Amino acid sequence: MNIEQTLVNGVVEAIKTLYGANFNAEKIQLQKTRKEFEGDYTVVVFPFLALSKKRPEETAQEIGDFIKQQLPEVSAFNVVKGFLNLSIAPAYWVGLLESIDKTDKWGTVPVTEASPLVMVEYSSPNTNKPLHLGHIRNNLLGYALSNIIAANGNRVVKTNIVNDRGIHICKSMLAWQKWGNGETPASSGKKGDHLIGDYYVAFDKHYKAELNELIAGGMSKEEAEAASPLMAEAREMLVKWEQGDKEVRALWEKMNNWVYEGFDKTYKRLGVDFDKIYYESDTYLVGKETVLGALEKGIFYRRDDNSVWANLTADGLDEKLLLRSDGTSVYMTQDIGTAQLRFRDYPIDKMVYVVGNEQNYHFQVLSLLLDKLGFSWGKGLVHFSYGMGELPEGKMKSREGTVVDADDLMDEMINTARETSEELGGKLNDLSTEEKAEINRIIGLGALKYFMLKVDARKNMLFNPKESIDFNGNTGPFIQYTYARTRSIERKAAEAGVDITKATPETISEKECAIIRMLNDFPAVVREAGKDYSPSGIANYAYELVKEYNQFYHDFSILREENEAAKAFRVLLTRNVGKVVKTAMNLLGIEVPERM
RNA sequence: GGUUCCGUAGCUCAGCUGGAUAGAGCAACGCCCUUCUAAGGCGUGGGUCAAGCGUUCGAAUCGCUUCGGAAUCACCA
Repeated sequence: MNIEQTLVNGVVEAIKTLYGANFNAEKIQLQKTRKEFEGDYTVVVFPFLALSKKRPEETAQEIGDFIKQQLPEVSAFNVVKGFLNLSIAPAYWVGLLESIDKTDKWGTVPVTEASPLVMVEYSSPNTNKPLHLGHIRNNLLGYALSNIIAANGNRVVKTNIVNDRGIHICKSMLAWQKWGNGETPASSGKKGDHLIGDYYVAFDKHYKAELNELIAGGMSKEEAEAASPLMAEAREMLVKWEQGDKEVRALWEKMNNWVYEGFDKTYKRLGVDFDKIYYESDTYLVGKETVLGALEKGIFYRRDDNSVWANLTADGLDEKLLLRSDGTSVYMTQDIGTAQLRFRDYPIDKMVYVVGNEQNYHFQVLSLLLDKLGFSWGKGLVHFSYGMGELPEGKMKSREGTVVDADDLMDEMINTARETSEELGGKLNDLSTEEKAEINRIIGLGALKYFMLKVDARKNMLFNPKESIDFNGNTGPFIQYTYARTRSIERKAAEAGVDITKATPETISEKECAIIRMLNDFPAVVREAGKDYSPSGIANYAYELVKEYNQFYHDFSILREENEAAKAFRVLLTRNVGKVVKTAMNLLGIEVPERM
């Protein structure tokens, strides 16, 4: 049984025996003892005063006496005002370390065939431009969240919905036809997604020029937009696409495939993957069918102009358009279609959408609509809503060229990692070039990932490129560094023949107790992160643990310790810190190097 | 205007099912590498937890009000 549970039960028992009352175990406040006081866990006795009818100090003393007598795990206690501080026996801590050491996946709940099926949607790119900073945050959050949900005993299906149709891709296609001279990724060596993105920009440039010309000729902005021949061509192309025009479809497929090849490289490098990918070109018609079906059943209604609407006023929301008067689908319709297809493919118990907080309203509506359409998971869908990333200069705007490109950013991070490790005096000098490159990759990407995941996802975050590359303080590399050191100590301890089964110290220092308590917390941290959908909880936990360990590490030279039992204990502790750090980082999708 | 989210140190952020003197990192200054990895450690300075009121033994944390900031409220996606 968990030590905290044991203590709580002990307190309940004490109250029953001493005061003859049943106290609800869930109401007992057990917390970690603050550093200034002696002890490991603290019971707040104020809530018991009504039962004991005694002063706080006296009550705490009585309960402390009882618990110390009853529980072998408790070795001592002290009372400060209304706080009862309990110290845990060294033997218990050693036992805990041994059991963590033996447990295969400490902190995680095993998954079986009967576990709930959770689908997590993330990434959701458009096929007209490369991935940027916003996508990085989305992908990292989605991937980490999937790991965390799985660690809490759920079967997880990671999914991606690719927005592969619409006017945006037609713009790129048109620009390529007009000005591309047959350029391909193979001919120019450009990554496919960047190539398409460049033509999207080219379209916009020509379009703007065209507008300016028309406006100079005396038109208003609106008139010019309506009259633009370039935009008219793009729209015409979209109509042809919808009609299944062979030429347009062939071009569309060719260019989209270039983009997918580019995306695949970026995803692979980021370390994220998907179990199932959906394309809007496959789902938008299904959405239309579903809506029309529901219309017949009277769930939705049709207006005089032939458009189809859902009335959500009973739920405190507005009326929502689902099909335009010309019969075409809108965004919401596509999401309904995608949901329909997914449910056909998988018996989903829960659906998690990782989408920016700008779409909070959309998902509120989607939840209600799916519920009305009879999806059992509709009402309980989770919109994992994350804040936007902002740059020090302000918001990212693709038109103003202030977008941070995902591929460039990863390059920059890895380069900086290499430069930093070289500056630090060539610690990796005895390794091969490939091994060094691999370590720098792990560190550079670790810095990026940790920077994006340590912040509460809900909040808008400020992305300062300079700061993200800083490898000091609360950063991924600091955690990776400490992990690498724990591994180094383990290697050297093995060489020196330290036998960790001999870890039976008489006493354990305050700092070591604090570290073990933190290890003891890990399963609860994972559980909380799963409940709150919060990767940042795990990130901050990993940092706290590593910081605590680092402080301890500077006070002791483990391998010089002469007492065999104490040395074995410290190696065992180190080993398990490493183990938990690695698990935590892997849940976040961050790799840890064996040395750095 | 309606709805939702956010406001903690100069900056970036933890802490929020109410508990002891509100914590880190960055930036500034001062120490510590003959020591299992200095991408590290120790120390100093820095706060009306946006403001006010309420709930109670006790509030950064819960409730109400106000002020600031963001998002959204399209036959865009």
